[in-house]
Amino acid sequence: MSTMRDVARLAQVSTATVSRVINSPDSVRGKTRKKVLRAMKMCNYKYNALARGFATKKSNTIGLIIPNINNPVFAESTLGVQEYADEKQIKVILGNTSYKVSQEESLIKALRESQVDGLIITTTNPKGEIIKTLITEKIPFVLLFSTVKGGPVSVVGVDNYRGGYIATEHLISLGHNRIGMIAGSFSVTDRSYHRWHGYRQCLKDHGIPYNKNLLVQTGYSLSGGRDSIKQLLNQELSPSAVFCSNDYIALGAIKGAREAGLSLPEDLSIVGFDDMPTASYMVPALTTIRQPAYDMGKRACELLLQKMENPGKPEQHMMETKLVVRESTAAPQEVKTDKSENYWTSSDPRTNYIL
Amino acid sequence: MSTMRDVARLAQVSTATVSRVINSPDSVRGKTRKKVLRAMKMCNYKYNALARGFATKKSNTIGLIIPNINNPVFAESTLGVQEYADEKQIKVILGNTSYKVSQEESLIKALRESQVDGLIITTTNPKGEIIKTLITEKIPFVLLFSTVKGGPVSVVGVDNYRGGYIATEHLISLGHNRIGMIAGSFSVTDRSYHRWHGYRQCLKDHGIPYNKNLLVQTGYSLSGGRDSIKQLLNQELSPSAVFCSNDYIALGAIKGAREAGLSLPEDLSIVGFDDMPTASYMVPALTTIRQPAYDMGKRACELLLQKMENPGKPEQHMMETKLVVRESTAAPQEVKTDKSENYWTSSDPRTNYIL
DNA sequence: TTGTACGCGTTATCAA
DNA sequence: TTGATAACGCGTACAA
Repeated sequence: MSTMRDVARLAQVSTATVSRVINSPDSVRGKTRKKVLRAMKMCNYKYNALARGFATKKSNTIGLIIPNINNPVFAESTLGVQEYADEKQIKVILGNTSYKVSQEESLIKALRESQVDGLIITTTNPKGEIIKTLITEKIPFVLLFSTVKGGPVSVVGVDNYRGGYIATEHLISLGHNRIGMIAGSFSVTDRSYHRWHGYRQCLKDHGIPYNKNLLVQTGYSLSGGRDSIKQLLNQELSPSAVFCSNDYIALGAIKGAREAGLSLPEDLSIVGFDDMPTASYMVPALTTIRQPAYDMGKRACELLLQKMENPGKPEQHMMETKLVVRESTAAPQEVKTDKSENYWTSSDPRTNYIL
Repeated sequence: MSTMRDVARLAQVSTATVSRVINSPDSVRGKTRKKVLRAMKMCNYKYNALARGFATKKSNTIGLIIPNINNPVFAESTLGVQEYADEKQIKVILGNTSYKVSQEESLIKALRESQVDGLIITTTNPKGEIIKTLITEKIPFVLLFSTVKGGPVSVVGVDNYRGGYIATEHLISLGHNRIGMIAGSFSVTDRSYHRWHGYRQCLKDHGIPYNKNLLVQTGYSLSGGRDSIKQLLNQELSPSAVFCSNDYIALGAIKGAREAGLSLPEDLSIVGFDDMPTASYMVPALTTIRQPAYDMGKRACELLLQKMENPGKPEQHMMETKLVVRESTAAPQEVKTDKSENYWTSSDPRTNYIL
């Protein structure tokens, strides 16, 4: 592999000149530039970005940490990061934590050793030591899908509380009053915790008593949603509507409900969160709270790059969420056909459904 | 940021010794090791993997190139690569080509400049110049989801031809004889081309004449599938079953068929290819040809790492595909109710369906 | 077991 | 506009 020195020798110039034709071609006379260019061809010269990084102390690489690439929202945000980084000639190293804090820690460590210029983290643990360390050591980073609103960190996120609120409100406006929630485990990330808070407050604001049996926490997976809905349906008084803390879980929940013999949305309304790319392709098409994952990824990357060259104050970018009503939600059957009997205490066989 | 020199000075040893406690702790006496370790803590020493890479000419980084991270198969294979790499302390830089050859080229160039130790490429263009260059320049790489079986390249793939064949055979065994195909554009990747070949041969082997109007090529996207199915259904003689060249397209096709008023699988059977993680969660659950994407990614990474330290001969790993029958395929209605009239020339209004 | 000294490929500083 | 040369942080002979 030939180096600048080889090129320099061949072109009878100094390595400095070779470096110049690469980095600031205009600063070198046309004639010498051509000579150098020709020499580069001749010895099949390949630029070594690693050596450059070593010399400049900039790797032109950022680290991107996500919990689970299989969840389409994260795939989407990753694409947003990627494409922006690409535009700016920045490479991105991807790390998948599987929602494990220890994995997140060791990834960050490895990434830092690799001298990434910055980090975009969809963290599982915003209050953890690692994040604090990043701050005190002045590593440029931004938290993506973050729940923190203030403080000394740069952030791209949405108002999860509000999202949970409007999801629930939608269900209530449809006439539901027995509304369950399937939430990704609160101990794993607090995104779902905030959404749950919105859900709970909304119930309260509408005079619907909160029933803790209607909440089930689960893993951030398809099967998590599927198992959880069955658990919910298995109760004596099962919900007529369920808010799932993300679309991925909702997809599982819909499957589970179907397996339980329900037809959606007649028997059960489901609302998700995220609006992942396939949400409108689901059956029924998923009513959900949209967060612009691609743009959020893009924005996070933009913010990071800007921070990298000019630290400045932390910025919080809160993006808009909005309710997207599709086919997975409808008025509860009982509201329409309601006579004197209360659905929830009725002898409707479905309420006693056994798997 | 403190360096080895700082640590060495503090511990009153040489930098070589510091290097040793990091890379081969056993080769240094326990006492000095402790001294060094303590010094490292004291000055908050951070190892610089980039400098190491520069010195050793190994970056411990590989490049992973995929066409579209939003397609769940590629997310899944990416996870396989990731987790294996992680285990071996290798970082992976991700690149997304959006099925554009030019993008693939420039990514490979950038990755090489970054001195990645190897490349895993789900290529859009296996016969392109780039691949040849990689070979002649002895860059370790492996083609993932490859269609090439022999030759001088290492490969992890499946028999796409056979996959297409058994998908079609399944449909035929169900009683279908008017079988369409929605294929990702042949000019974009030849994976779908090979699958189409299997489809075509299977028809032939079963005495079903090939009808070119029953093939539509489209983009590798949800909307591609959705639009294409409508195009197919719009024809005078529309198919009773459709083989989609991947699940992602199939998801779109199912949506489109539904919008066209069909109910699946009664009115239309769909079979996909991939068995992406959500395939069994679709409605109807997708009948498909399974390829073990996670294992393929893992295998590709394993193969690459092995190649990196011992070039040797190229290896081709062909993984097993298998038909997974779920709910999206069924016998055609007409076969059961068939009287004297031929369905395909019948006046069934559906055949004249207009969007 | 430990230290010395050089090299890796590039950038950056200073001088010409 | 160009050249000479000293970094950059680490590995690694080779010597001690």
